[in-house]
Amino acid sequence: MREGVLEPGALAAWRGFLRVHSALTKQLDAELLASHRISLSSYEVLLFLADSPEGRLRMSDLADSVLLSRSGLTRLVDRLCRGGLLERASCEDDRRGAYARLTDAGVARFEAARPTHLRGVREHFLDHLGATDQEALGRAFDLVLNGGGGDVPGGLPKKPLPSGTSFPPPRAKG
Amino acid sequence: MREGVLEPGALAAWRGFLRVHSALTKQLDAELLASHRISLSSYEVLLFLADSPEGRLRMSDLADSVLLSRSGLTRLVDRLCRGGLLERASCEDDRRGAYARLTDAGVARFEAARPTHLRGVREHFLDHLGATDQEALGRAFDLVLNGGGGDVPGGLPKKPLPSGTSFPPPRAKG
DNA sequence: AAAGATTGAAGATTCAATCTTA
DNA sequence: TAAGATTGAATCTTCAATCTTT
Repeated sequence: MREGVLEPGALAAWRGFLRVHSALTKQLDAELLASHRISLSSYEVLLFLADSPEGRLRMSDLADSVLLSRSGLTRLVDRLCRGGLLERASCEDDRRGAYARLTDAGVARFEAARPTHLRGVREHFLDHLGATDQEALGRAFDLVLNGGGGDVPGGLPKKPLPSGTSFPPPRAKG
Repeated sequence: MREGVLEPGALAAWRGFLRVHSALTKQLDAELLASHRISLSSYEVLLFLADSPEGRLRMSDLADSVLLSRSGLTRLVDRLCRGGLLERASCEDDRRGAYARLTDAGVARFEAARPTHLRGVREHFLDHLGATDQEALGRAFDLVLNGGGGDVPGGLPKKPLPSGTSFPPPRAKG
């Protein structure tokens, strides 16, 4: 091994990974758009906010959670504010900071969309795997992210060149 | 189960999948860009062409291979032609069709980039998994794509949602 | 009419530069 | 000086419409 090609098993894992991600995210995005007029990216923003105390997070923390650059998140939050699902709030203790916060409409939209999304994740992904396979995947992804399992000690960089990649996402600062 | 949240194992598999994909593709893209001035998407185009007889493929076949829309591929091939790595050729037997074909420069660029890419895929992904885990992943992804393994018979659609059957009907994007 | 491919217009995401505050 | 956030410009991708050929 280690010449110009991947071994069959390695190739199947790598190409399968790419194909599943593409098909799955397109499908879940389309389902959310069709049923609730919300993209998968937007859903993830609502999800992390809904899981946060008072339904709000600092922009940077939110950007790290949803795997978007800072500027990318700024634009997405702009759109969600325009749509009435979020509002911005200033930070009392650090005036450089800004919060994105769920509105009542945002909470309602999230609650409505959540069953659709969960059904999609189960139907198109989890239900095809036994509990054992799910455990195996979770462990494998953890190894890839945090290092270990093979010849190489370190995992994927937290900021590959500029992107945040740890799971679970770092907690907001008090 | 089956209420409002995923079980821990399922959650780890799903979120891990998203995080690994994001971190991994950003990292591989950055490495190819830095070492060979070529994006991951462009690399994949060169890869599929290099694997084809005479180094050429129909635009549609290429689009399906690299997980891009038809128009998206048209634009990418435009850029690669401008960069001298590809050229277009007409289809003798079906004059609606068009080929994208590797130039000598395209072959050279691909050969130069390939070791970088393979090293990246191994270092950041495969090397963290044992051969057993790689097999497990490959099998799991195959189940997800082609159906099976769980409660649900069908796999992921090749093309997402043609269905206009949704409630409420789509209108604006979130 | 349907299939292969391209184009115009619009949307989403990022980098680099900028502004404000710490 | 650095950190949090936003903006302008550029890039990439897609959808819908279009053109050509079958």
